[in-house]
Amino acid sequence: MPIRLHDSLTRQIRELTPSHPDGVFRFYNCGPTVYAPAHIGNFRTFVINDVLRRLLELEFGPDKVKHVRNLTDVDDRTIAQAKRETRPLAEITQKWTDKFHADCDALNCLRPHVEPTATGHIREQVDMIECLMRKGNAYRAADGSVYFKIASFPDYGALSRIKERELKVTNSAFDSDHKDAVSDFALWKAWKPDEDGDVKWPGPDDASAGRPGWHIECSAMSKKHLGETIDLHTGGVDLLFPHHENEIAQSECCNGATFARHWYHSEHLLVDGTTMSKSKGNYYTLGDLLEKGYSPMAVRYALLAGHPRKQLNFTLDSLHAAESALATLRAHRASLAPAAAAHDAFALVIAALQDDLNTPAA
RNA sequence: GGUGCGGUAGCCAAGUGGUAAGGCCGAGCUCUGCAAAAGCUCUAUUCGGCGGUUCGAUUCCGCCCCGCACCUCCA
Repeated sequence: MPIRLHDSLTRQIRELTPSHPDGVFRFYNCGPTVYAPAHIGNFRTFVINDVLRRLLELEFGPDKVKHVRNLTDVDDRTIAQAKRETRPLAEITQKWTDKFHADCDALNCLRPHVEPTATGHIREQVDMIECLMRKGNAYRAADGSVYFKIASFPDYGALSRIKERELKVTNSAFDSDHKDAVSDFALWKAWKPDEDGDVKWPGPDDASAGRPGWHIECSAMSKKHLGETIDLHTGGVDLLFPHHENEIAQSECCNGATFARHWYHSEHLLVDGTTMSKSKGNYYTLGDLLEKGYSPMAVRYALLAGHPRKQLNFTLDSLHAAESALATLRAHRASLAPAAAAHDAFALVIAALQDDLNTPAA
């Protein structure tokens, strides 16, 4: 039975299929920015993607799925954090990468097959930016930065259905940048000594030294590890715009090929009915919950308790319920363990997952 | 303002054009017993509101109300 999954671009439930002649399903999942501990909202997305990855392997075969998830290890936030601690950027990002891995392991998430870093792919990103400049989709600004020219890509906005004039209305961040149009976004950011410290690389031809913009990293890394066209691209809903919209623009203009055949976005985890934030005091990390005595698998269970494309309200009560439910499930498993592996019930669980990743039913 | 996702029992949460899965909590019972655990049973005449289509709608259509999210670097 094929896997059917909602596609954010067409807004329809469609079957997942590999497109490459080798039969390997190419799966790209936007990863975390490593400057602080990931919170459980982040992990909801990663746990959902873990279920999806396991399901894909069941469908196509363990060696017929290539799962890539990046690590954003250079951007405004990582640089700011390094500056605050007055330590090298690499030290900060390594620390939080290790923490992220430990949390993923605790939550029983499989490691992706490739976990590329932005700093490890500067060359690829620069190549891509130069390609876009050659083709007229990008331009150098007065300060040496490079911007993507949205007007050069007529299909811009197809994923998020946003119109350019709407962007302009709400855009208030038009500061010292030297863009042609306010909605153009940065591909390469020129070095600013007082903000960036020693973080800089040689830029694209004709541009200043500096660092890549956020969006280009996923375009460059997915191209390197999965090719010009990938079968499935996933992430949280918040990435739909502008991140994924921009990825499409960059990749399709540079490669002249469809970027992703299928898009999937998981909804946010809410805490106490609203989105998580440090200022609201409703910000949980896995460590916070373990300190309260909850088990990692109960957290995983709680994160999967709602439909992935529906906002899920997380509370300590729900975690408590997860812990109890899990105990009951374990008791059942213990009572019928040996013979149950091939049981019909298991097939029902898989069927529910194949139907648009319906984890609650499963 | 624009764009999405939702509103189902005390709480969390599936689902279907033919009369509401499951989990948590709670209650009762059984068996142990100091207690706990475990097992069994019960817990929405009703699916945000109002119209419409229909033999029949929670499920389809329209309008309205409410919540949440995104709208330049947040999974």
